[in-house]
Amino acid sequence: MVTIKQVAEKADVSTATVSRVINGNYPVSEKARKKVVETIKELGYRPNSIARSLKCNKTYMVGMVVPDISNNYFMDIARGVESVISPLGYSLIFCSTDENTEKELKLLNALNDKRVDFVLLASSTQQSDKLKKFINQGMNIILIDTSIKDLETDIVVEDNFNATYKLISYVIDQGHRRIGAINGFMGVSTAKERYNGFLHALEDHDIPLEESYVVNGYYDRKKAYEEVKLMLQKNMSNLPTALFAANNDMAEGAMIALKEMNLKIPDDISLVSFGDINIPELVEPRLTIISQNSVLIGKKAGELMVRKVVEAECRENGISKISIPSEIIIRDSVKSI
Amino acid sequence: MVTIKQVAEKADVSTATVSRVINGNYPVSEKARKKVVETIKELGYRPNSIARSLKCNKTYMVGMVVPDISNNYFMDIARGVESVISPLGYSLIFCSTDENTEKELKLLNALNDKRVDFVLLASSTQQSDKLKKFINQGMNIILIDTSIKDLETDIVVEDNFNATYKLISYVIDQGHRRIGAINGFMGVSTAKERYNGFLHALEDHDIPLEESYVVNGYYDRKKAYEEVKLMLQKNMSNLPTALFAANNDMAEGAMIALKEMNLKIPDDISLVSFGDINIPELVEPRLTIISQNSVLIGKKAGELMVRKVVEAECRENGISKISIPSEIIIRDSVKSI
DNA sequence: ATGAAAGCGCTAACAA
DNA sequence: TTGTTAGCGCTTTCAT
Repeated sequence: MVTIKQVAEKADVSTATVSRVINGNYPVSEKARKKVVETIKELGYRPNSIARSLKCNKTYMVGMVVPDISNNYFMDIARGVESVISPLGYSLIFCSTDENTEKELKLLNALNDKRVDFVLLASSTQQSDKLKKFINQGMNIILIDTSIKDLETDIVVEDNFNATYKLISYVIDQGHRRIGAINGFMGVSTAKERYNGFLHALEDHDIPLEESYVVNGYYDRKKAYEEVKLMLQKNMSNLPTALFAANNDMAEGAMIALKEMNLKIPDDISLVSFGDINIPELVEPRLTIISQNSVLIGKKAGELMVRKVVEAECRENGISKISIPSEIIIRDSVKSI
Repeated sequence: MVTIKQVAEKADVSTATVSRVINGNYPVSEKARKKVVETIKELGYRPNSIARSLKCNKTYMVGMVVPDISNNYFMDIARGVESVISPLGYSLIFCSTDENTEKELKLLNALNDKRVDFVLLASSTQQSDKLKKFINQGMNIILIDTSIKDLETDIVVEDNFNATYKLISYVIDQGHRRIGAINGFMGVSTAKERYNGFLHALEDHDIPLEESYVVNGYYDRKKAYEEVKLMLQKNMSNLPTALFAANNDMAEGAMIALKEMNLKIPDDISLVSFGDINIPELVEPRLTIISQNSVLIGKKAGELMVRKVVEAECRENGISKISIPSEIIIRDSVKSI
């Protein structure tokens, strides 16, 4: 690999001058500039970003840590992030914790060692003390999707409570009174908030909660599939008329379970979901859902990052909390009774 | 951030000793070791991998460049890669070119600047000369999915030709004679090989090629959707009885088109695909496909990498070509006529 | 077994 | 406008 020194020698200038023409941050005579540019091209020189990072304390890398790399929701967020940071020269390191606290901590450590400029974290733990440690060490953590109790840091989230409240209210308005819920992993804020929205909607409409209709799918498709199947089998004599899935993956799991049990949506059971499934165009019936605008979440997180770097230069600072709106999309999976 | 120097001072040893206990590659007295370990814990010291990388010429980062980050096929490959390299301390930088040659080159440059140890490249160009330049600069490129003419480098691919040949032969065996193809971007090897398999299957069974049944979907779902729709409209009076989609995305596009035109699979038109669609469990009918084993491709690419680092230490070297087998999964989307 | 010191490739303060 | 040089945090050779 050719270094700045070799360029300097061949162009007959100092390394400082070469550095100056590369970065264009200090005046260089036109003559020297030309010569250097030529030599760089000739030698095929490319600056070593490792060396640069070491010197400047800036890596132009951002780590993104999510619980499930295969969920399109997080993929879309990643694309949103990429779309704003990539033009600015940042690269994204994309990591999955598989909902595993230990792995999450390990990844955070690795990213810390790599001195990434930012970490976008969709945490699946509530370990605020460990995360605080990272922040105190100077790590720039931006929370996405999930909030963490007692942790004061920048965050981009959705309004889980209100969106769910509205969705369940709609279901109730359609005449449903026996409504079940497929919860996400209740250790994280989104699952709790969504379930709270669910509960409050029932309560405000004077509908009793039937606990045997509530299962925990841990945000996992297979788990949701199994739990829903079990729950329905147990309640065969008095089935719920509607089900709420707390995310897209679990909605898919539920649909598979219903299909296997020959329960038709929405004729036998209605189903609504927080977040859309894959290829909604091809799956019958079209699901009534909360649309999450995941790309926007990513974009906002990206913009937050770039704002942070500007602010850092101005020695300002403050904590932002951005809430992304989500809307209900009414399709065909809820029966009016 | 605490540095090795601070640890050394506090532990009353030299930085060399601290480095030695961290890396465990040189003898250190038990007493010193203990003291250092303690101090590291006390100070919460973590080695700076940037500095380490600069010194050792090794970043423990691998770049993965694919044409479409949202296609599950590439995501699965990425997961395969991750599963083998992550335990070894490597991180994956995952980038999408959106099938854009210019962007591909830009990304390759960025990864080169970052001095990633390896690049896994699913190229959407055939620019062997440009890629050669990278390789000559010392970049470790491993091709995945797509081969590139005149480029001698390690590669992990599928047997596109034979798999397609078998799949189309099966369709023909079911009695079909008017068979259409939805091709991928013909600039890349996979698209060409798959189409060749398609053509040879027809030829060997004495079936004429009906050119008006062949469209180019450029491996893009929307494009495939549009082209299929157009093609069917044009051939309304003499529809093909079967269609072959060269990848999963385009199969989805075709299904949407067929659905909109009220053509039932397989009653009106049969459909087969190279690679499986999303949530096959929920889409009717279940598609007959070539199953790609994408996670395995990733794993093999990962293993190839680790073998390379071992070989590099032994100063051996050679080029590997790994071909991943794929199998036909017969489901319900081909009518027997 | 340990420490001093050079140096990885770069940037920037300082001097000229 | 330019060159010299220190130093970013680490590893490793060489000397002890």
